[in-house]
Amino acid sequence: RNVLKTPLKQAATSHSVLTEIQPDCQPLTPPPKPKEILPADPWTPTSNLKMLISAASPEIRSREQRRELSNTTSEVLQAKYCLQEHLSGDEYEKSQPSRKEKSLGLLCHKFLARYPDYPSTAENNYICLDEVAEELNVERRRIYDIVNVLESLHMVSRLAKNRYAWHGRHNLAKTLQALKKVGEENKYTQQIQMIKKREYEHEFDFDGERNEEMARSFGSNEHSEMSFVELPGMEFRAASVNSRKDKSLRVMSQKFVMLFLVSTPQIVSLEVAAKILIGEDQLEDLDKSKFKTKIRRLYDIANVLSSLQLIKKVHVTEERGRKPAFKWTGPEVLPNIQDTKLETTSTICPPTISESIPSKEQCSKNLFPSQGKQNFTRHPSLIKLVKSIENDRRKIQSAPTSPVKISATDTDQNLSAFPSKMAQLPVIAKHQLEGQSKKAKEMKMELSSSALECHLSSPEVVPKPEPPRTAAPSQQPALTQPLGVCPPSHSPVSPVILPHTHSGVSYAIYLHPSQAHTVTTYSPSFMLQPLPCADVTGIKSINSNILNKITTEEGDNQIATADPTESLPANERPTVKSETSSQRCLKRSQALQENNLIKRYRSDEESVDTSLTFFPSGYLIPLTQCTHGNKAGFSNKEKAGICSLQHATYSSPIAGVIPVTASELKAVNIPAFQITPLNIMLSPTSVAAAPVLSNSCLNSSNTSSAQNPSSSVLSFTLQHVGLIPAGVQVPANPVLRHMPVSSQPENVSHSTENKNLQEKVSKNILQLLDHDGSPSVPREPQEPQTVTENFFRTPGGPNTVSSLSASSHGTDRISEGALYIPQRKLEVSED
DNA sequence: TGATCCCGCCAACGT
DNA sequence: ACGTTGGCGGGATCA
Repeated sequence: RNVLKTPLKQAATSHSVLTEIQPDCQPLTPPPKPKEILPADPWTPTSNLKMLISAASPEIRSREQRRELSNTTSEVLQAKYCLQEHLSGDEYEKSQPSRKEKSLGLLCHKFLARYPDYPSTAENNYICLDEVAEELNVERRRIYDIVNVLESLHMVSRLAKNRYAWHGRHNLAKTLQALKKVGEENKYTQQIQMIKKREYEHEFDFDGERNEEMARSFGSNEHSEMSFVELPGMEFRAASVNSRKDKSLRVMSQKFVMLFLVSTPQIVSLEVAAKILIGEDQLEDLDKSKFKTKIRRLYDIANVLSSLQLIKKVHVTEERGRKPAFKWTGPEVLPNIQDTKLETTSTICPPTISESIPSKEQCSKNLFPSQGKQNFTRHPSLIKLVKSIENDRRKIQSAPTSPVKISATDTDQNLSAFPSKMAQLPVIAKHQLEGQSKKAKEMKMELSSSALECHLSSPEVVPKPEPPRTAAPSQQPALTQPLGVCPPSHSPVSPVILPHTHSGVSYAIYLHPSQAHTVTTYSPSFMLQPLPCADVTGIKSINSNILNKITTEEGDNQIATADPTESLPANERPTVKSETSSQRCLKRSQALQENNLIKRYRSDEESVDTSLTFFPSGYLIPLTQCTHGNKAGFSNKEKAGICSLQHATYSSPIAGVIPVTASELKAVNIPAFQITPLNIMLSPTSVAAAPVLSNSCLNSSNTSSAQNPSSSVLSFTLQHVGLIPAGVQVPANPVLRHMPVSSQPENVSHSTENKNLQEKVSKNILQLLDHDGSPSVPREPQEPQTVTENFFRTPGGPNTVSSLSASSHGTDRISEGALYIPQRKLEVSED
């Protein structure tokens, strides 16, 4: 509305640049904030183009960003200006914000860049929509698009009016798991088959039979459209949102994701997706317009998912021609096992609410009407309850209306603000690492270095003993604070912190070496290969036809990077450690601080979600350790370091991370098709059966790669428990390691599973420990945890937990028992 | 052209 | 009544 986009953009650009880049400079955001039309990117026009072109290449972007960030604000600004002004004419044209520059995907990237993948604690990470919109120079409407899909993944949750909480990827695994399950329940696989079949046979003609088939396939859920899938912990939050008929985006996004998770070659064409999504709502009437609209939405969603690097655009070539499709590049999702979920669940849920929360299973079931049940998310009563809770929470928090953003005053805001700017560096680094991490070691190196720099630079920030965030609305410097460098000593404030605490970090390190191999091994390039996918599903031939060629648009440029040779696990490993030691301190200290902050928060606030720490892995860990969990600031460094060694280390630096890594790698690199079958076979059952489990080492045996995680996990756990000193790592059985069990890609899958198992086990252990309620443990006894545990029990196989708890008493034995038992649970619990 | 998908109207909701 | 959310689809861009 303001003006013509084109003409204005220049100004906008420059302006935006200012905004984004210079945190300090911005004394105040001018209240009137004229939103400039164009979203100016911090990047140079040139870079923009490049970026745009290689839509996905996060590296570049990150690099750019990094660079810019590193640069003095002034410099950057100047540069921008120069560019802008000089470019006045033709040159500028090119740089002009083309449509692409306004793309949702790009916007989403920017958005994501502001927040850490694994925020230390939810507290800091508040998102003020207005703020974000302003800073990114976009209309709020667009932010909604992003947030909505993020919400569908539980990466954010709505807190209040203009407010969202950023969870990052902590819940991602669980969410995906849940989604997968639901998808399976809905028989999405079959639906997909049907549609494909139909397509092949002919275009959409309405064969009565076809339709019937379709109907049948849909049959179970029929008109049912599942409502928003919630995670146990997340529910309430969602509740607030739930009010409105969450129709599309949110739900649609989930469904879309489900399709990926369910389908064997994890590739979904827009067409199919659209049809299925439509189909659910109303069988048939492929209204053209409707279809079109659906596809539009799917693009929106896909863009965001792409930014999250969960999917990637590809083309499926058939007889007819090539159709746009997307390939899942996100983490592998384990075969759904309820057990897992249960465990997971505990982790997720915010303590407060947890009690009211039905078991996670129930939730999922209720949520998903897959079986033709109703589809309401939760009982109204619950909702009310939730709402009330939320309200309280909100009260506590600020209830600012949208326009608020201006003042840095607000603690929350500060917090939120902080991440965006200060945190960016790390974030960026993270991104790079995560995405196709391998790209260049160089990059990693750079990142790491940059990260270091960041820390160094940041020192200004003094870790003052912060008053509870509420109390201290330090207005000005607020931005900086969050990063606050940690005093070398453990956090002064929180007594809670354990000395070992840092151990978490070390764990991560330990793990890497072994994993490095694994990581190294995989090469992303595979994607390129046109693989005829074998359909696991019933319908055979058809599929093969359908998915003849799969071409990656981008061609995974980065892939080349991944040379197995490059990564030298052995060499690097030591390096890492060494570096770690020095850095570690910092990190730790930081972490500690963060903890403190968090704790304070909690105390201040209601302690709501904060208290729980979530690890990607799903480990339930005492706050102390939680510290590590946040990759946010410093962790990145670690990552960077690690990454250099191994290609991708995504998740948290901690032990929990490790397993994830393996899986993720797998997911990314290996063509899904191949992997899938194996996984299935291996899945929980087999595991359970295996006696191996009792032994931590044994687990690894199955998978070559797997071992590491297991051992690491074990050590991690033990350490936490206090059974073993922090530095010590439980040795993985070397012999087993070497076991050449599977040399092929399958390994990966195995590893994944193992990983999962291990995770579970570890979780169990942790839980057990918790259960014994060893107050002795330094960790804080936080309510949340407690709640969690309870929660845990309830939902989960009732037996399982109890059994565990019973056994849990002798530390050592317990651990063993835990290992063992849990497995069983898995089996049993699984329906 | 078809594939993408930006833009923003305007209705559903919340307060 | 007004602000927040966000469905929806025209039509501009891109390839």
